Amino acid sequence: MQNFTKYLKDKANIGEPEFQALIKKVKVKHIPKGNVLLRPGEVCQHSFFVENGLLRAYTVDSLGKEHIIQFGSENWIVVDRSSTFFNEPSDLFIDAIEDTNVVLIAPHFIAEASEISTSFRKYNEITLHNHIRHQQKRINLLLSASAETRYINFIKLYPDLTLRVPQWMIASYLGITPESLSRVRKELAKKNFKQN
Amino acid sequence: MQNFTKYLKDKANIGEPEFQALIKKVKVKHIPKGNVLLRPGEVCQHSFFVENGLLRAYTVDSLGKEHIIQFGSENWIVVDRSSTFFNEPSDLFIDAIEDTNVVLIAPHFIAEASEISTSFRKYNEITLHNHIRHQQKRINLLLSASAETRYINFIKLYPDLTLRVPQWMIASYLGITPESLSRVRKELAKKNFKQN
DNA sequence: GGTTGTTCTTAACATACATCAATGCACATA
DNA sequence: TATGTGCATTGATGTATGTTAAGAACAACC
Repeated sequence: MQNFTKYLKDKANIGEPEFQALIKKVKVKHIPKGNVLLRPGEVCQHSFFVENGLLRAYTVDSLGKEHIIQFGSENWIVVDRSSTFFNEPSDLFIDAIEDTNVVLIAPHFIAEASEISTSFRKYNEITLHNHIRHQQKRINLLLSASAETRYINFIKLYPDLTLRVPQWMIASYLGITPESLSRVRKELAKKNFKQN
Repeated sequence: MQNFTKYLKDKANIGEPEFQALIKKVKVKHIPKGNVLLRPGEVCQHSFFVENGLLRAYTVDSLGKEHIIQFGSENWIVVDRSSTFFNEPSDLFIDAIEDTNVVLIAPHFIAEASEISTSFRKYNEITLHNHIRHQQKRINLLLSASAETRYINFIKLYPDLTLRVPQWMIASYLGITPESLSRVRKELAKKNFKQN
């Protein structure tokens, strides 16, 4: 749990004894590729800090189609915040796209860390606002931009994911079919668009 | 400012002297229909509590088309949270759809109220999480649902707004053209869909 | 009280994206 | 080596939604 350790030291900015007390309370769990961490109907009991590997959160609609809400790679936290916070059943699946090690963070961990460390509490607030900002941008793109524009934006935002995530999942994140994404890419290649 | 008074008393749950101290710090402002409260490039300096009337927050894309991010009627707060929190220029316009009275809430007001009142601080956290939950549902709808489904959902969620907001703005909120919304409504009428 | 602007509707036509089906490819595994 | 399975691509076709343009109903304003 190197990454989580670094994360906690950076964000909480506390002394060694407090750190040791906190770190004791989290568990690491290995999630083999394809395994599911959360299903619709369940209450999301933990935040999943991705130590290494790759998670996704998604819904499945009445026709059985998947719609990806979020990816999470190293150092990201994946969680259904509203389910956790309001203690209500989630709409989401969360599963592993790659073999993944996650650090399980329980809500009381966050509460305690916020007690101990002003800096951690502030960081938490920042995270919430980042989340809101990010979602708002995504809504705006979905309202206003073509599939091509949304894809280009995705590449810029997540160059690493573009390589690691299967194309059909990127399509799902963008709200289009895999076939459409394939065509978008073909067009971009024609126009001599470069990924970097 | 009846509505705001009630709001603050409900949420903060504090004694009369504290209440008086707080309430002194906000100002009411009348915004005639069509007037603009925030423009892209400006930092959003206040949260706007809608005492009465109706606000909207929206972006304008490179083709000059508007995309509505949020409506806010009585007792709602309209604000570009990320602009306010991160002190960065907003992407949004906020203006008045009807003659509106807003209560201007400065960030330090929220900070002070949170100091004084645990209950207010908790309420603020709830609000943030509500915001995230709402945005996530909207993203999911935009990814997965047809224009018709999104419109039906809008009616259920905001029956009051459906009557007060011009149709072309609802279309903009849904991410379709006014013409398309008109057709969707015609179809629904054919199918004998009732608004209630 | 006419004039002007705004909203909504309708129709004809255009287009982005979806669907369906087939193929090829890479990679795993028997 | 054979054989399967998942993923990406491509083509033919379908459909939801966009575009353009016009007119009607209505409100707003001199």
